[in-house]
Amino acid sequence: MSIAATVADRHDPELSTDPPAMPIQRLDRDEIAASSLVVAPRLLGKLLVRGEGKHRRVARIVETEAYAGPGDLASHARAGRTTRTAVMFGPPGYAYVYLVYGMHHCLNVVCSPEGEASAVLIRAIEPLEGLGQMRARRGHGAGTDERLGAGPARLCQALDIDRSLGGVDLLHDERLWLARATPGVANAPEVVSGPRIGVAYAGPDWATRPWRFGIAGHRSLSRPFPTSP
DNA sequence: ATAGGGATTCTC
DNA sequence: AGAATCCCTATT
Repeated sequence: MSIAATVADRHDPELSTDPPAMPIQRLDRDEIAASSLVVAPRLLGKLLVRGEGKHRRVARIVETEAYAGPGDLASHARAGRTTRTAVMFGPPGYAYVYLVYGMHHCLNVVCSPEGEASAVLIRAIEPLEGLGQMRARRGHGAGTDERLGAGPARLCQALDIDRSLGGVDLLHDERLWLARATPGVANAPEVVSGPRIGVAYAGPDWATRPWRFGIAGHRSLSRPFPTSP
């Protein structure tokens, strides 16, 4: 790297604290094609990547939730196939992005074979690369770096994800995609589970199922998991 | 056409 | 604890 580039980077607030780009590799579709209950824990430790090249942002997925199909009363698919949820009924590996409370976006990975409408909500990420951009997008009151993606809407804001990215192929698109670090890193993370968040409207049967998954004790979780007595 | 409500987050 | 805020879905 030239001295000029180093100086330029140091004075660019969106690049100043970034480590060198890490080697990563796209996930395969067959890793996503299983049921959401299998894919949700499987995605923990995998990478979510926004864009390519110099302004690429990379984060580790640390918390997910599984949503089943039309029978799951907590799922948006409970109303059957509609314009909004059509992508969930399609093939696995595509992004389902929706707007909640009129102001927040949330990202799902569609899984299961075509027709099953199951999906995994990405609930929290650990920022790894592109921290400056994430901070800039989150704005003031964003808190510490490890909290930049600690929540399903926070991570969408940090990564500039909105409905314009709904329907992208997360295994081939350049704007938003799933990956793993290479060479394969450490051991599989220790996974904890608990009830899904914010789905009381679905009734106790569906709301209490432990379909929320996280990396145990991780600092970027959206909130702690209930401790088992 | 209209009403009811939400897979959240921030601030008081 | 309460607001913000727009789109979806169901109902009239």
